[in-house]
Amino acid sequence: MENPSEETPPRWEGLPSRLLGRTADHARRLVGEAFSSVGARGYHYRLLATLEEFGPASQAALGRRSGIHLSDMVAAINELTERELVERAPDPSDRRRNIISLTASGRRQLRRLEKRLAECQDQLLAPLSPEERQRLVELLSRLSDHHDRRTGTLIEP
Amino acid sequence: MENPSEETPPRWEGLPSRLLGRTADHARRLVGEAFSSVGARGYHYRLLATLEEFGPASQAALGRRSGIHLSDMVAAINELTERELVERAPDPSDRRRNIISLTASGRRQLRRLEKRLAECQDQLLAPLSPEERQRLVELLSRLSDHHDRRTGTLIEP
DNA sequence: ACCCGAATGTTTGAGGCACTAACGTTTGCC
DNA sequence: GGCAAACGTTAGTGCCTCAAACATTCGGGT
Repeated sequence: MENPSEETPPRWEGLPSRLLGRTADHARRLVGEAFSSVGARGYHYRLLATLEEFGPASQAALGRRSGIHLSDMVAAINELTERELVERAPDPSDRRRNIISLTASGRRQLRRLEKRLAECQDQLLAPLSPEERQRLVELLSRLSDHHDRRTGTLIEP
Repeated sequence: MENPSEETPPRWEGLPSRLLGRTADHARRLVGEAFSSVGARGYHYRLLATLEEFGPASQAALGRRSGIHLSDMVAAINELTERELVERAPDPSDRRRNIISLTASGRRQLRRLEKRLAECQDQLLAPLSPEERQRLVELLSRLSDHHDRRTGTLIEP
């Protein structure tokens, strides 16, 4: 959205959904650029971080934990194995499964991404005071949680 | 992101950029469903609303005002003309231009979309009190503006 | 011991939004 | 008159999310 700004912005720019979208796009761009400067993208960070936090896991489990669709796991894991940030090994006790685990350079890459990501948070929230940042996070958490509950976990018989 | 929720969420879910992304995705989904139930999508609403607010305009001007990339105008306008919500007429005084204008049913569709959109804002902000909603909007506006200024309007010689 | 349902990994495809690059036409200004 | 700029158009990329179909494998119940 590289709007060369001409005249006054339309009314609908003030709608919460729109503000949320615009701000999220800014954040996505910041993070996207930071990640792509080291050959990564959002999914890569999520997977590496989830692997480090929970340890090796099957692709399906990893996908559930990191909120990535099963269909997108294959490509993402392929990209990570190409870069040797992750290893894909068959599970001897269950031949359906691949066990994904972090490599040493995967862990190093994760450190890099975390660093870049932290810098992004600061750029993103630059205009806000510490208290304001905290309040924003709190409000967003409430919204996010609320809508998670009414979509995510609905596994009825 | 239809995460069937398994175990505890990863740490990175609490990062501002991520919360923003998740919440924006929820909002996008809400609005997307509301719009698609009447055969529209985000670009359509933006264009119709901008047309009503500023009047007929060329595709380029319309694109700048609505924040839609020139390259995406063609398809979007095509979709709107197919549905007869908009008219594309050559500008007699400048043969490069098409003048886009709202039709009567375009205006009716806009009313529908606005109604649905308002309902979405309410669902989106459901867990927040009126004061909290206002504070959220204020914080997001500050962030959005700040990042607009440092990307959007940089047209140097 | 067997069968059937469930889980797993995979491929293919889709959609929305944003953006880049290239091209031919037309304008407007110098 | 010539040249830069604007306009519309096409084609293609990227990211993130999701749906549908498939073959393999596991596991629980009978």
